[in-house]
Amino acid sequence: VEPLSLTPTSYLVLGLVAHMGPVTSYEMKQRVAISIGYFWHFPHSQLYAEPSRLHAAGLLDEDAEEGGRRRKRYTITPAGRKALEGWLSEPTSEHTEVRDLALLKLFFGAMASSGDRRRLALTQRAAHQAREAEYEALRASVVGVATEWELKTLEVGLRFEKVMTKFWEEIAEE
Amino acid sequence: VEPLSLTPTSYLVLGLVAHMGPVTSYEMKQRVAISIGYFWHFPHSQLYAEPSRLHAAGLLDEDAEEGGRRRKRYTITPAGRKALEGWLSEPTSEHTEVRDLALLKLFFGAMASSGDRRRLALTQRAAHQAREAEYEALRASVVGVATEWELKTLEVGLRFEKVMTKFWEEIAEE
DNA sequence: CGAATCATGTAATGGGTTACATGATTCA
DNA sequence: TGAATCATGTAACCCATTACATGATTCG
Repeated sequence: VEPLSLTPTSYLVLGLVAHMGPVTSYEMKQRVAISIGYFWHFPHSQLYAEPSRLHAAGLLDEDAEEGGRRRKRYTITPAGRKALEGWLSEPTSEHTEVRDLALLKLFFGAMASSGDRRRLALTQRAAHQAREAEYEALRASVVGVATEWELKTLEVGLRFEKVMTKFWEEIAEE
Repeated sequence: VEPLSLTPTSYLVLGLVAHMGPVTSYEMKQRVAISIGYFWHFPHSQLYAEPSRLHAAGLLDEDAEEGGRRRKRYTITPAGRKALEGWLSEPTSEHTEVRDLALLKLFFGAMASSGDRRRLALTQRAAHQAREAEYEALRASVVGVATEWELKTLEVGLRFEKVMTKFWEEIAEE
């Protein structure tokens, strides 16, 4: 049981295990894919690797299935719950990272042609609009299942996509 | 001159060198700190390491100062410019990553106390509001110096902060 | 002239990304 | 009963992050 510094991925896994009960990495992967993963991508390999680390640190219990797929199912330990609750109870003022390749390209827009910029803007407008539609569909499908707070998070996604769609539309018109 | 896969950091550096002319890592660091770095953080160590890689790849020229600080000044090569222009001319549909610890906490809000959520929301509202003010000040100070497209990028930041401020305010009221 | 801060890097560690790989299920 | 896809990982490499470190400047 070694101490370790907990990363955002750690807390994601801790939170998922605490919320979902005994789960496998695959189940976490699926959950992430239709929720937080939309705007913060976590590759599935991490959802396999991170629980191992947390288990080594004593924050998760690991229960390996005998026979068949021999998959591993994780449960949170009291120490894990304590770590999670401590983290949840402590507000962050850490700033949001918005990593967007398209914005980086626009930032250097002075070195691109106006045709390039226009194509970029059109592509982005379409992408953000499509994403917005996905969110609407997702919301309709999980309302009643998801927690109030999961829905709030989704709401942020929706508002963000609306803003971005509008922004790129303006750039395209220019 | 080895080939290598170019990361976002690579393009950031290529773009900065192309745009700023012969520059040192420190100068890039300063420029980043008051522009794109606000929403996509690039630690200064990368602005020292990445130019070396790009130089090894033949995309940048490196000119080491004799005596004094012996600092290195970088210039883009024709190959570098070609790589940059190719990248700029190709629209991305890659999706935006929004990495926000506070949203991750809210996502697991069902496991926090209402006091915790409220404190989180208040902290976030203040942080986003402050950031918005910084952007306003920044805009006032660079208008006329920055390119049109750099200002547009800043504009996205402003709109984003407005949305987030409003969002957390609603959560706090709840 | 000493202290603080600016300027300029390097070192080390590990998490994250990308690929690879293979055993179960499903389904046409 | 194959082929496709689902499910479940492991491997390897490297970038990114966090520290550490030290020579210039500035300034009280």
